[in-house]
Amino acid sequence: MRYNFEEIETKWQKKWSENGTFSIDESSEKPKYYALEMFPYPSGNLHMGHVRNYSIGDVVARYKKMQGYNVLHPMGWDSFGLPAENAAIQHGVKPSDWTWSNVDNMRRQLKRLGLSYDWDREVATAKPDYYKFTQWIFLQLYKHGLAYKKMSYVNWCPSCKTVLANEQVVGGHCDRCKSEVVKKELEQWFFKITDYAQRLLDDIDKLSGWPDKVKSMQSNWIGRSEGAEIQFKIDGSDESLTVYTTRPDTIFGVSYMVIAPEHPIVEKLIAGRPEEEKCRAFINKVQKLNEITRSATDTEKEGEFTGVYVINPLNGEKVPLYLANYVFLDYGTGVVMGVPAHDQRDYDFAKKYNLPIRIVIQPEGQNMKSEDMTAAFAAEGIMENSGQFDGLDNKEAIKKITDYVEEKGIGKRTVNFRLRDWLISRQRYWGAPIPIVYCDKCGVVPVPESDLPVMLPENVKFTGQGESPLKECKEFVNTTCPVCGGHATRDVDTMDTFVCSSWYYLRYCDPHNTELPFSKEKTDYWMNVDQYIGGVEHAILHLLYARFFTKALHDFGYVSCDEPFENLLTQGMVLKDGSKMSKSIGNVVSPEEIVGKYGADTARLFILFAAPPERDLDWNDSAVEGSYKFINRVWRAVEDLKDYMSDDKVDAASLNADEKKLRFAVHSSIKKVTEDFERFSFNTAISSIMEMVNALYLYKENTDKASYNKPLIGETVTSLIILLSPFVPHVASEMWERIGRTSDLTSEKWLAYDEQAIVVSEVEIVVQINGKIKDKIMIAADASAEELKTVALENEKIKKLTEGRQIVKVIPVPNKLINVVVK
RNA sequence: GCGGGCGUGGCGGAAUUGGCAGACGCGCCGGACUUAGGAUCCGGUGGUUAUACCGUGGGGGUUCAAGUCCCUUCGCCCGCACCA
Repeated sequence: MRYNFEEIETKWQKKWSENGTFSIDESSEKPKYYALEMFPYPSGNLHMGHVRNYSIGDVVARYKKMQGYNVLHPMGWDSFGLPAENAAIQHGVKPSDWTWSNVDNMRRQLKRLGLSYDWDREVATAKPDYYKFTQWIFLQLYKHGLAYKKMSYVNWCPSCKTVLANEQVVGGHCDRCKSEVVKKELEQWFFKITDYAQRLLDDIDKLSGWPDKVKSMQSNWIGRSEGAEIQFKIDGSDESLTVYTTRPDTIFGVSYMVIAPEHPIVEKLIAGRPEEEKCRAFINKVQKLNEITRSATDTEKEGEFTGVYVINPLNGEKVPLYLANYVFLDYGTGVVMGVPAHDQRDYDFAKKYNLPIRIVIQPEGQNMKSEDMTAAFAAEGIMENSGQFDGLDNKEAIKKITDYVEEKGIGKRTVNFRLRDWLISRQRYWGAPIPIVYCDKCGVVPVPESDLPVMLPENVKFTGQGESPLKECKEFVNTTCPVCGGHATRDVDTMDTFVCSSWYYLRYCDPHNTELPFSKEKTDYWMNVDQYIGGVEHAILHLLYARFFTKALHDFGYVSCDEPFENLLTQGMVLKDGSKMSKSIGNVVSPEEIVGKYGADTARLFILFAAPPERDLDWNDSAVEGSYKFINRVWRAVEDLKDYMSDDKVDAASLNADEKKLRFAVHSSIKKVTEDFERFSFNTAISSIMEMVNALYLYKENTDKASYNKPLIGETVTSLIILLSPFVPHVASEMWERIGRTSDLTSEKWLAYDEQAIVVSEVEIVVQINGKIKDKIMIAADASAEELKTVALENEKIKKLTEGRQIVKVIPVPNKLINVVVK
């Protein structure tokens, strides 16, 4: 006998929707719980990664609801983005049509999984009622000086024909289309996330509910480094160059200086010198190098002498200034001191150009000679050749030399971050337009809030050629200046989609607000997100941007919280045959196929049972079958027993041995499942329910129908259905109905276990000699340590094995074991 | 190079606080039922030269006791990386 999943699942999905089972009542007295899964990009179809993500979230939301929380569990669409536009170019469909039909399809697929969303709160970032407020937030950032425009060398993807954020460049390639990224000088909008670098770093400590991995990735990305800026006078000039170094202790070992070829001062320095021509050739050569080669560790260090010398402020030495391909303009000051003895890069460079190598830090107790060196010595040691600082521990010297430099006014302590400002302009159509106009008279003018949204025009052409299609749309571009009423043009760029997704969790709190992105009252009630769930691929990008937005909005006074996500769960990937499901490998298992074959409950159960959520999960067809069989096994048991149930209280005192065993299994399982929910250990929760079902079958096997204990069966079956309900809500609801319950299972109270039911009178004790198991004995559960000892020493086996040996000590561990130590 | 993680049967995994390694499931083997079984129910299943011994990547240590703690080493995965 098998249950009809198709019929049952459709039936309950319809009921939940008609009854508004998952609609939220904000006036509820219950404590709130905000369960959130990362919203999907509407690419067309759900994949298994989505099923996993949303199954985990759904189980959490349903469990919390049954525990008595007022649960916010929303869903929406990260619906702006490049694929929509590519579809327009390739197939001539409008990006909006493509997007909304994908949304419709994926919404249907999500509903088919029976997820407990409040669909009345659905948001879509590409809808004017949403992007109106993305633009509003842009204006707030602009007002507070956190949005600014500047000319800069930016990452440009020639294939996507747009600039990319640093975070979207992976190994020198476009994160999306994998094309090689080139540098291009453009005027672009930036968000000043660097203003928040220190706070974003410090507050990582507050994120106790986040995985260490994500925290360390963010902290590496922010990349704080402490050091000093020190000025070196240019020989024969009043000007000086400022270097950034984390190793001021090596300053007496400086034998040359290097500067980034793009550095603005280079032009002036080399003008008119005999070296000018060679330098220009070198600059050209470096600029032609692509980003990957330029920044690869194994690229040979090359340079060109500028003809300029600088003076070491500590020892007055004159050292040559080189242009070099391994120095970057956008980190530190773009000028670096060359210390070949104590930095591997400088060592390689010095070897190539025959520059002196002077040791200034000696490994303790050694007398290393520079002629003998084969690599730089970068470790700690004792200072030498460093004038007044000789003999100091080099760590101490860092402090002393920096103090000295600060006293003399030739430098200062500084902190550098690897984090760059967030470039948000995209030369693309399908995004939120940047709410800025350029007036012939007034210059850069923000669009007044009352004029929002700046609507994305529909009548544009997609050729795939040239720049943004918005640029060609005259009705969009030409406008009037909100200040003087004169002619003005709109900014034709749109915002990075990560801007849209940086605040959607706030919108869910108040999704229908037409005046503001959200009211403070609503976010005060719902925020923070209690549990956020999504892929680890967002560990840096999305999660850092969202933290930044929350902090900025907090500072502007719009939200009270300054971190958005209390707890974070990063789920693993879904693999097939050891590799990520992908069309090119041909190992994709489609959710629709699985749901069609086994139903949504089986898909959910398998995906939660096969691996812990944070680990990668290898798809296994026969194990899916196994999950399906398990549901059927439960179904058959309930069908068999539903006429032998009673609601009467179990009379615990009069249970026979088999009944006690069953009741023990039921209550241990309630305990275990509840504990496992708290640590997201769904796989072990399910295995514990399986044990309970096995115990039920054993009871059936050993008991005549006529002797069934009806109250016990009643308790067992109702508990089983409740425990299973977060995982397999449809079939659980159906069974609930078939055992005659009329209440709504999804709001049934979660179970508490009976302490007495899991108390055992006798326990099995392991008896060890020197830690090796020799025997197992049954003993009263409340036996004292002394009793344990006595019983163990009187044990026949132990007596025999310890005969003629000296018993050194006996270690009793109540309820567990007893270890006899012999010599 | 820096940072994070992982390594347990044929496979997915369990062991939460140092206390019986391998729960639960897949697969496989056997039994029952059956015209039949790829259904269902029941049982078995780490290895071996098997009353015992060996087993959580390898080596060492701490401990009465180690998958778990410490040191060391190997392998794999992820993130960052000529960042001064």
